[in-house]
Amino acid sequence: MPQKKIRNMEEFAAISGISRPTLSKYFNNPDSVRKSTRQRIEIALDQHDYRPNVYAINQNRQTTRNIGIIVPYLADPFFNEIGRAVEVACIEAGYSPILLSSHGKPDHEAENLESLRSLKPAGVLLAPLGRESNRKTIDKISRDVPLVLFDANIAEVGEAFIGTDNAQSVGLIVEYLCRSGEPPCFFEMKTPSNPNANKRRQAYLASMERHGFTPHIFQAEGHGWGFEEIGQSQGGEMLSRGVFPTNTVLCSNDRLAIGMLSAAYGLGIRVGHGSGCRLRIAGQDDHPFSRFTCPSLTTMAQDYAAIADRAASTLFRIIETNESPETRAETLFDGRLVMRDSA
Amino acid sequence: MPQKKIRNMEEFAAISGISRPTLSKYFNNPDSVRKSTRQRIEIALDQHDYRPNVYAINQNRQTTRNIGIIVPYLADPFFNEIGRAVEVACIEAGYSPILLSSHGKPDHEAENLESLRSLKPAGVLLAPLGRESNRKTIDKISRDVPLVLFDANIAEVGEAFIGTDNAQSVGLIVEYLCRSGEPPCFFEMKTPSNPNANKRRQAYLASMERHGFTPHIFQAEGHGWGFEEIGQSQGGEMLSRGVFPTNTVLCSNDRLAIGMLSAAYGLGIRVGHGSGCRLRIAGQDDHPFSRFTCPSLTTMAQDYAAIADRAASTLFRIIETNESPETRAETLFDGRLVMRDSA
DNA sequence: GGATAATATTTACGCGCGTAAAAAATGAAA
DNA sequence: TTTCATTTTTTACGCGCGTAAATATTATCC
Repeated sequence: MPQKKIRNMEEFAAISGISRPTLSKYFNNPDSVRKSTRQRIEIALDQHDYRPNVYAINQNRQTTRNIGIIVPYLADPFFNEIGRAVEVACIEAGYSPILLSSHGKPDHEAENLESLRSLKPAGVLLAPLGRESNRKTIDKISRDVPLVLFDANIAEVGEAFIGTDNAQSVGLIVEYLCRSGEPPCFFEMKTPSNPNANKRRQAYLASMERHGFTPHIFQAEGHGWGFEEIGQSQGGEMLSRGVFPTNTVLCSNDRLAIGMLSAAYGLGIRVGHGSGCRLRIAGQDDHPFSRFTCPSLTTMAQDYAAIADRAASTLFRIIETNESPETRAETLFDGRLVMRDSA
Repeated sequence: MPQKKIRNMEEFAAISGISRPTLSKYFNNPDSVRKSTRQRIEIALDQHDYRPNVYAINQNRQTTRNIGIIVPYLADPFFNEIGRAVEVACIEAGYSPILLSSHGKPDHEAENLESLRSLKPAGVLLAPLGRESNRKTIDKISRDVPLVLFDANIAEVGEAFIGTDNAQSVGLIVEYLCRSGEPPCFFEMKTPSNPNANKRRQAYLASMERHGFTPHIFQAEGHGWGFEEIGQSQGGEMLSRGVFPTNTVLCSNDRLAIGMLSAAYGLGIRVGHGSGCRLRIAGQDDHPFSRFTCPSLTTMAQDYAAIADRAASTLFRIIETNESPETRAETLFDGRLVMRDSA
């Protein structure tokens, strides 16, 4: 148990009998001191529970070991999971992640980037809001520190991009839906802020053409991040008006699908791939709640573990070699078909 | 546009023609300098976009303006919302919130508290994991800085507690269920980590006794934070075995209810309060997804805006007056009945 | 045991800013 | 204009640690 409060490294040096510069080396990298010294330090350490002052440490270092992570909307379980995965990757590599949410608003994204700048991070991992992102602010931080984008791409911004191959992902589920029943209609937001939405629409069109079917796109009004609400109200209205020419609807993302499933239930429309079902609904992303919808949702799972790991390791390489790749690499991972009950 | 990079306050003083101590005062509190000076500074400020070095600032201040916020599980939309509300309250009061998640693990909670300690926060707002929380670590930070608990109470820990009145909340929904149909059974985890769960069970028992009904408690095995999964598997098994003596089940929280609704759907059991429905299911917390379950979930809404505001303002008062209240106050807000389709 | 390499200690400076004290400048009121 | 209070400037020190250079101490190997 601690006898008395240790105020700084000087005092800890006196008590432990190790010189301050050696202690400083140890705290920077425990392996940089001899094993016997390390053990002496660690014994003293858990006798007196001293911790170096973070602020004093970072004041002198030109570059900290902080990594800024920004996701568009942390309340969305999908971004929560991917943000968390990135966080873990940073910790495992010995960095200090700082996970921030833009709460769906460009202003917040800009604010987050600004406050990150003053924390002098070694690098930033950004899942941008997309279309509405403030390019200037992003460029500004990009000049200061290495920046890697994930989830949503913005042309020529940052040193690299890591995400899901929307063409493959949408292509695969369209193929599955066509083979297992009627070809799908496509349900999406009219003005999506996320650039993935546009890629998905294009992938749907291309895929339907490839299979020789006529595409049908239906767009919901509204903006913001209340996708379930929008899927429920507008998707429900479309269902009750009977606008879909086939019995299958592919939603641009799971949250829209969750809303539409809820609406279908309310209308007494039986959803599923079995006989006696009038409607099939599928999604994209494998949202954590898609397992528990009624019926459970057939969807494409993003490999967010791979995305998170690759994004983090790409950033670490840039930081540690201190050189950006000559060409901006765009890495796309395949989605995986998750067949559940809804389609 | 910035002509040249300003490295420190000294250089900014030279360029702006204001002395460094005056600038220092300004950055601490813009109102502490004369209006004309303030304007001169602000003009220079947006010409040169200089920002003081956070690390150098906090090194000298004995107490920062950081507020640590720790919630048990940020991926749970309920905690995400309440955490966010607390965050906003801090920003509005001029503090810098740092929102951390314990990811459901006591180790993480302890780690978060430790790393907060080294950030020398002005105060900490903690929604503890509960039973499994590491008392020692919590006590340790409590000696350093003011600590206010919210959501889940731990006896005699921290300067105050703010949460929901489980007795009122459960009492009200039990009364509603009794008046509108058969009296409810109670479905919960066998070994809940959250102390609210115990309060809710007791409230259920007391309430059933008050109405002269026999209570029936059913407990699910399992631990961790996968409540939907547990509700689906074990709740589903109970449904198929027909163990519930009445047609109404009150779940200890919405996430269990969401799982059970999913199981009921799978079993072809029609849930709802209307005729033709064999089962009623109700929850607690008004989880953001409860609006979109099939059928939508009848539940008790916590007033998390009030909880967040009160928790934050309580902490601010302690920080600003620099004195803890003589008695540890426990503030409980009422829950609100949300009647939807499931019960 | 001696030579050599690896590691630790001593000494000293600087980072960017908070802050105190004394002197100077400014503003408002008489 | 004088007077006095308020604000700003000047000067100077210290915070806790990174880090460099010179020196002293170890460990390793023949």
